[in-house]
Amino acid sequence: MAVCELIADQGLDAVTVARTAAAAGMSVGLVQHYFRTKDDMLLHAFKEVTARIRGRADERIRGGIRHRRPIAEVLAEALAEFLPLDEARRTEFRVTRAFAGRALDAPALAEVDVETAHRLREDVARAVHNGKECGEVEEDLDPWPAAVRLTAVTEGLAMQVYRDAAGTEGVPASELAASVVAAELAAVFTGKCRQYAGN
Amino acid sequence: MAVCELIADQGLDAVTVARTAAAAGMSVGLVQHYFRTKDDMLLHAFKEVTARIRGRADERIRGGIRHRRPIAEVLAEALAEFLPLDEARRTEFRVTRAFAGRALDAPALAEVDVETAHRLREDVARAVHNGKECGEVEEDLDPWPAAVRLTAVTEGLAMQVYRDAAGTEGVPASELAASVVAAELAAVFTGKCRQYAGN
DNA sequence: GCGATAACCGTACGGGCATACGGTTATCGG
DNA sequence: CCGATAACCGTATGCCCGTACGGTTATCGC
Repeated sequence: MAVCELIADQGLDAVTVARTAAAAGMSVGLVQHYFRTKDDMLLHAFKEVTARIRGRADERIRGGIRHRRPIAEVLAEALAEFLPLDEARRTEFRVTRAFAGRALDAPALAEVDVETAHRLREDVARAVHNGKECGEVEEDLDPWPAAVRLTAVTEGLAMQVYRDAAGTEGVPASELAASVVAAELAAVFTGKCRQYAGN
Repeated sequence: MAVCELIADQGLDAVTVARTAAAAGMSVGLVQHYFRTKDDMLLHAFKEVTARIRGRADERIRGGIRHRRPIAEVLAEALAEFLPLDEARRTEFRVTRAFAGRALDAPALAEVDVETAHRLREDVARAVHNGKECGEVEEDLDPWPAAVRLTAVTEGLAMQVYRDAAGTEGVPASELAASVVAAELAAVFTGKCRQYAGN
């Protein structure tokens, strides 16, 4: 959607229906035809970008399951979808962050924000739980705190990576990010998947 | 400052010079007397709230040093200042998050944001480094990745705690937060401080 | 006492924005 | 062919906001 591009390189408060219409090559009247109000439009955009990111992560997980790859590895890739490691993801990050800021006082936006976060945590928790069945995870480990921890580092790292790209770059955080996530995963997935022990 | 209260319970875009003046019990002209432009006013407010939080964390660290308490313990308290665990911190969190959202396209705000984050990371890194001298930290551990990791979880946890307070509460994340931070610290501060081994 | 500087006020202006509205063209089922 | 529904346009209106500006009162060094 054109809204996202506008947000990405001009900021959320630079978004006006007129400008959005122009960016999308249509008239003000037409965007009114599709969205009754500006907030509707923004909400739709937020849901869209959110769904896209989540879709990619989901796909990686599904693909991993299909090919029976080690869960820790798949999870690392899925979580990396949330880090602004290239231009595309950086753009998405800016959009979601902008919305997150506004969500502080816009219940509709807040709802998709918390639901997204909640779903991700559930998925990670499920992945950890599944890890027990194939021996990657210690049998008596509680998946929920582990999921909280993993999603928290991911979210925190995302912001650090983003900030470092704009500020003084000593040791780029983007390089560290991968190893930090790996370390965190290693603390949870302590065993090797039995099915692949020999490969 | 009155701006922060306004932001905290009405949102950043509800902040207008007129409203701010009213909230502070003064006239529009007077706030103009103190801040040449609205952006100046906001920047000032951002710096202020940022400095306040940081000040508390600093104080805890200094106090810890004075009383020679275990670094891991002190660090846990300092990092907790960034989590929205009570109304005061929750308010501050909302304000900083709102500004962070706008900072995406306001260089002046962005600078404050990255500098704050950077300083915190440096402090944590220094604390980890100091931990080596008294035996709490393994001698060959690199403080920088550890600091990145610790600040990342803290930041990520902050958002999860905030969100959970608004959404469906299964197991409140605020309870988990402390243990997650503790776990993370335990992974870095693996030894006991020699000076206190006997107490 | 007196100039100057700071604290302080109210209003007017110019601009930008969301939204409402009335109208025109296409699409298409029957 | 025709009615209706959807796609589509441009403008007008009403509101709110940031800022400029001219003016008034206090504070205080000298």
